[in-house]
Amino acid sequence: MGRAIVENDFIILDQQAPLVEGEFCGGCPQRFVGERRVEPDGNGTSGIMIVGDSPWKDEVRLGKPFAGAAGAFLDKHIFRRLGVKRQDFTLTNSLWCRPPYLNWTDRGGPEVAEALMHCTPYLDQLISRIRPKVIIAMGNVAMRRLVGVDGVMKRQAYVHDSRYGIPVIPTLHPSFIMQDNHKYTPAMYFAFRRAQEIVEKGGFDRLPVTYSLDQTLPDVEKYMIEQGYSVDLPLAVDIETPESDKIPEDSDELEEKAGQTIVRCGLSWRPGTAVTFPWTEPYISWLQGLLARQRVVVFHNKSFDLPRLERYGVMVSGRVYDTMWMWHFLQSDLLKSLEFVAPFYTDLAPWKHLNNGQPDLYNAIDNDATIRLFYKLKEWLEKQKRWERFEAHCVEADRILTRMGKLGVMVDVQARDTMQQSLRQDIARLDGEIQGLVPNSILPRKVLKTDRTIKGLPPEERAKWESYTARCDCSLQPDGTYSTPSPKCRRCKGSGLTTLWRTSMRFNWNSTEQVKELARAKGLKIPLKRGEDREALEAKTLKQFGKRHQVFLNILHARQSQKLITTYDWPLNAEMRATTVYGFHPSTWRKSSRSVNLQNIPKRNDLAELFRRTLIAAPGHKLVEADSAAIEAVLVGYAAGSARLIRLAKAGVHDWFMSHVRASRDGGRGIDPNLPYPELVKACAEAKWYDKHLPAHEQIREACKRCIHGTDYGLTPYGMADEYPDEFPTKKIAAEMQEMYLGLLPEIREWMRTTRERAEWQTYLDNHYQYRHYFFSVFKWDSQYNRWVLGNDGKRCIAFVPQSDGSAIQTEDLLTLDTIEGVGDWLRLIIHDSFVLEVPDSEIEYACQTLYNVQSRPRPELGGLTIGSEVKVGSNLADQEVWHP
DNA sequence: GCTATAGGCGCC
DNA sequence: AAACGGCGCCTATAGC
Repeated sequence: MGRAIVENDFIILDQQAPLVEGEFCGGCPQRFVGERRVEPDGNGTSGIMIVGDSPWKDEVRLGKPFAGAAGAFLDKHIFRRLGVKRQDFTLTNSLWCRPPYLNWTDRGGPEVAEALMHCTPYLDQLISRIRPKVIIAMGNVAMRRLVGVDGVMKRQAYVHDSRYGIPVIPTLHPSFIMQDNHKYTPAMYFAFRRAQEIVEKGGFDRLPVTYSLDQTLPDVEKYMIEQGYSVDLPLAVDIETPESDKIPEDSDELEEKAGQTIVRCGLSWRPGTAVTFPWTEPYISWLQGLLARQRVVVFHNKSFDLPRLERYGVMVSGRVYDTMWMWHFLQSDLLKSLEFVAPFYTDLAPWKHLNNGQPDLYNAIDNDATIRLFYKLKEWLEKQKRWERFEAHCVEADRILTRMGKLGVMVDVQARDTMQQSLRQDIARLDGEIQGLVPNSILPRKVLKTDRTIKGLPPEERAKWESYTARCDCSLQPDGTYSTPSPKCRRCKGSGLTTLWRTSMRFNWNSTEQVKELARAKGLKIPLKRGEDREALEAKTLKQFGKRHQVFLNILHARQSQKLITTYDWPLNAEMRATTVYGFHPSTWRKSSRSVNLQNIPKRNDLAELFRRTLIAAPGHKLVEADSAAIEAVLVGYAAGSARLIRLAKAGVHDWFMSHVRASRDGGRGIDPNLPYPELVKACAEAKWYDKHLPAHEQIREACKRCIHGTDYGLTPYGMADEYPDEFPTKKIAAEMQEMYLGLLPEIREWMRTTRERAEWQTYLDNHYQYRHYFFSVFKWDSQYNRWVLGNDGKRCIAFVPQSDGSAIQTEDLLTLDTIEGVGDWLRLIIHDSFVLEVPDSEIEYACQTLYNVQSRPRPELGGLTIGSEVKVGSNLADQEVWHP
């Protein structure tokens, strides 16, 4: 039996593996616990050596590196796809042991590499004996051992020089990828392709570079002429801000939180070139002139750089490309930072660590990398015949979206103040009631270790504190027990007892922990979060608990009110408008809205109407909202190749389904799906009307709707009952309804099956507008039950096509609307399946008709499919009246 | 005091 | 066995 050396996930030796206790691993200077010697495998004829972590259970048992699951993964996703055999490589472990003084959180560095070297001299011996042409380091441990640096995610796929004179390419460890990180599979595949290429070419050379670092302006201009700069060439631009290095790894996150100050800027127009200069005169004025003339400008993440440049009066008038979106169009679910993307398309060595030491060089390489990405990504998109689509759906659409986002939506500030006032009063009242209903015993307590603070307080404040006697910390042992108190202790003077002060704080109903405590105190059982092993006290449970204890309803209402005040208290510009930045962040190429998010404006909640009334049109204007009717339901029908389902989705599939559910319960017959369309629409409308006028407890439309929406995206009966207990009191009831739905429309189940199979064997799916999404874990092998089960992508791949087609349709409409006289200027919001426009009163009819025409036109990409349009008009977002064509 | 994460919840 | 896809933003909390 092995034993844990250090108590964390890195060091614990596997308990089932046979270990040789107490032996030393080669020249290891430290005592360690055991080794599991596993001899290298493979004949190495490919010239590539694969170095892994230390041996794990299966590897020790079988005496082979990369045995077991990790090996199977390599076989399936790498060796088979490359058309090579495992035996062609040299496979080995980087360690035979886990050195006891090494911790998972240790940073790499020469000393760590040195220590590891001592532990595993056999690896050096093996490398000298085999002389591989390239080494692939799998995972952080192997990378640290071979190149002495840490952080494999930031260095994967880069070619590293090593002390062996052999290029080392780090990649992620298969066991990491297999732990719900399947999206990184292509990154590993790339590392192998890159290794093969180096072997084929007989070595690895980097493109020579010449950069102009902080030269005088005349020298910069001279350099640019020498290096072939032209106003007609795409020009990469990248700025640095003082906080640049604090932006998280996936750099598109939190971009708005970084400072607005620019400290440096750089340019590049050809691979291997770059100028970089400090953000001072004369460079700023010079850059203003340059970017005003440049025909094409390239950024990596323009929503970071462009607003900051504009703040300094540097305007870009040319066409703007964003390499981040180009990459995202190719690989929609991988990280978007320049650092992550660069190795796939350039020969650059890692450079991000230069940020502090050599900021000039750092910025120069940023620019060089960006221009290289531009050309390579363009080449790939053209090769896939997707460049035109990218130009339209990203570059063109982005122009419109940027304009829309900057205009935003007008807020009635006075109405908002009034609403917030009233909400605050509600919260105060609810809070008072809640505090009165919470037992003292569960109030959070604050403890003071000395009475100094208390003595200084005014009497009425002091009254809130109570003193109590506790054991003095001077005798507290690390294990939580108390030993003999020290006579020298200044606080207890050897008595072991001391006086502390405590006070009860107010109950914080925003704290999930405190509300859970309250529920427990009331003897309530908190349900587990679906699919997880933890208690969760969400709104639906608060509602449930509220039936017996008013306090939980009060908490729910107080939270809802507070959410409306905080989340939706948007900062406004001088025109009293809330603005946003649209992006393409979702992997489905839906559009996102950030800072502020204008795509989650309350709609169904009790307070929604109140809030929506504060979103108004400017004087003399109206807000026109146009929704694509049931768009995803229609698109599911189209994807499933079911004319019947398309017809039903348009006519009202919820009502049609409801009629069948009702028929099965009460006898009679459901609506015939083959009725002529007008009759079908009429029958559905009647069914809906009928349901609506039944007593509330007999209404079933909501349940039918939930069932359809959920089932279309893989919701199980368990999930239905869990999520909507009011509609589905038991799992059985949910299962019956789902069965009936799938029984009436078997093509849905068939579509899901074929979609999953195609996603699995292609490893990707395309929508009908050339959007692509990769999937590497549609199915996974359940070794415990010996069968295939749905993997991480099993449901995601079902959602992709309808969701992304929906977004593509919206983008098509956006592009069309923008070309129509006047209409483009009125665009304000996009919310996945709808537009909001701010239209002058005199143009309302024209705008409504235009929106209707555009949204309901046939879609050639979908075989002429049409989707319904519902247009509404009002002076605010709450009071909207339906417009009839 | 700051940052990262977890839990929760608004939308389609 | 696991249990609904895609987002962005807020508060509380914990760790530094």
